[in-house]
Amino acid sequence: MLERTHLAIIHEVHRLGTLTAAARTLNLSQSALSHAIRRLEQQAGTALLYKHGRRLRFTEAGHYLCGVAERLLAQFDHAETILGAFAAGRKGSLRIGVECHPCHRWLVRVVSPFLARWPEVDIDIRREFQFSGIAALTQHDIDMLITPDPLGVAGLCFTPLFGYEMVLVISRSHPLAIQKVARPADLTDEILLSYPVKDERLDILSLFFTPAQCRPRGHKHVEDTEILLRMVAAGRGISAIPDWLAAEYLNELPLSTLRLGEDGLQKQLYIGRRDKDRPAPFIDCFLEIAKDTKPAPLRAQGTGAVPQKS
Amino acid sequence: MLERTHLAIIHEVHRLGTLTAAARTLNLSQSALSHAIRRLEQQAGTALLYKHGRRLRFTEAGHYLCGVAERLLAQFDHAETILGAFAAGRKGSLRIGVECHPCHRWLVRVVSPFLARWPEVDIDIRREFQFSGIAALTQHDIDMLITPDPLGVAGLCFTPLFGYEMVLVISRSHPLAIQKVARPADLTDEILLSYPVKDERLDILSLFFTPAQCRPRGHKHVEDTEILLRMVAAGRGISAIPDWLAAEYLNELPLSTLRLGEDGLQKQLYIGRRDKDRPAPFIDCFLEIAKDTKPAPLRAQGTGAVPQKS
DNA sequence: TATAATGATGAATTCCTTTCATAAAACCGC
DNA sequence: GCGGTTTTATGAAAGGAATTCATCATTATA
Repeated sequence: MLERTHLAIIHEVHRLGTLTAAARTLNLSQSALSHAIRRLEQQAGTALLYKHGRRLRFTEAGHYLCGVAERLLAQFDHAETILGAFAAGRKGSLRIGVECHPCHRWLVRVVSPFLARWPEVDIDIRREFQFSGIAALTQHDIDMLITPDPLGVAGLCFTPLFGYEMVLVISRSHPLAIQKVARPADLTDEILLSYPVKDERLDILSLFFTPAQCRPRGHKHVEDTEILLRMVAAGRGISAIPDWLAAEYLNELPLSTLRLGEDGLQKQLYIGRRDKDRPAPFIDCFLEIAKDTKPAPLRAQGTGAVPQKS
Repeated sequence: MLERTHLAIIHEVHRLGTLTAAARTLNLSQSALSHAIRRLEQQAGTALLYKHGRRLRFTEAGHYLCGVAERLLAQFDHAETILGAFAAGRKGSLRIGVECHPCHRWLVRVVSPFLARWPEVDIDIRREFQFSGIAALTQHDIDMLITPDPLGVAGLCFTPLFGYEMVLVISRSHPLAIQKVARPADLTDEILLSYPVKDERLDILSLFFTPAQCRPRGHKHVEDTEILLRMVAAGRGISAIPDWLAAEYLNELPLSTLRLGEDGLQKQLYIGRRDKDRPAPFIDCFLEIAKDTKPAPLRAQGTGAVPQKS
């Protein structure tokens, strides 16, 4: 069976020309190489080297093997380097699940500095899950989950990132824009625009409309935040988004924000992980950056929403 | 030190899922594998497997090594095959990649005389590549590449074989069959039939439709040339194939060919090799035969396509 | 809860590699 | 041509690493 050591021997003999010299660099005796080559030749059934004077020359098969050696040894070396990077915690991959559509914008602000600091770590961001983000996490489909809805599942731990408030966004020319607070009954004639997510995962439905036993007149799914808000600005519907996300668009688009109910719809973003994951420096670093990256809260502007402390 | 046996163990454990099963196929005891992996992990300084229930799962590093194993083991196997060929007095082997689906028919005309002349050379033809044919060539997965799209990559050289023209084939009863030239706009209501290849590698899309900023109405993949052309003849769609390939079918099937655009879609077939491959007489011979084997060009027949000089 | 399946572990053993000692061959200078 | 030097080849002995055996611990299954 052809082994790495055989390749190393062949390669060194080729490089240095003599068994003796190759033996020195390989920290073996000349005899060891001679035996090894002999064994290999017997197994392969073909000569690899032959004596020419008192030096060695490669046969056709030997030359071929020499080329193989050069390529494969390089690959072995490379693999060991990478393995070393894994051992040192420099290399790895981080599959991040995001269960909060609008958080994507915040996430890129976390990921950018992280990528700069850990060039050997692959980042993979997933937004769709077969079942739930939690399930994906427990099943090792992802390594981290960004979610506003932590669940007390054994084996998982959630770290709070920052609090925020879901606010209603409406066109600035909407009659309701003069109010500070919206009540469910005010909105039964509106079209709700939301990200394409199951109804039960939309807080404005489950925590605002449903408790008041009413619904908006219609409900449409929009993929993209920019498009969604432009539709709102154009009076084509209303939507509920985090305050800090609204803040980014208030200057650009004719939008107004209203508090959802008297107390507002308070949320908290968490980052979830598996308890017993092997600790890796780059994971701690990611958490670190994530905790330090707070979105700018919404300045009081036509809405009574109070900026949440993080 | 990472050895071939380690790779084999990792690979089998990955394939079969358990140490016990892997031990069986490797003719070793379960204990041997357990010890071997343990040693490797200690040397590498990082875990490769961890227990999940009573089975094993791969760590990040383990997964990486798994990929390495797959690639390297294949290369070891191949090297041993070649070595065996040397031992058996055979001259070698030739792994030919074909990046041009319709060329297969031409290739058999090259291979047949070659096999007759070099009974001791093994030929292996590959049509699918993990990345690209060029990558397969540089990585020594194949020894020659037949492609219409040579790339100026260092270490590779391409020899032109013959020029040809991609022509549109349509059913003879198709309204367009009276024309000599097809323009993109004529075909926006058609279903394009093509080999199962990525869109960007289909010349009729990248060089004909896309520049004109239009597309056929539909696009379906068909594996087999014969079936593809029968579907075209039955009016189920249109396709683009080399003129010489069309020529072979014009008598058998009710097909018409049209030039693609005013100038036609001119192509050239190349054979690519690594610069510094050891010269072998059978390789030169293969090139020789390939250069001498020109497909019969399309006779002017309802199309303005001018036979290309080779 | 008993049973089967699987992985981990330490000690003993086996087998393969390596070394040692030496021979044989080839080159070098004289 | 002949010692001196360099290099490879070889058989026997030594050494060491990989493997096995026996056994335990854990987990899934009926």
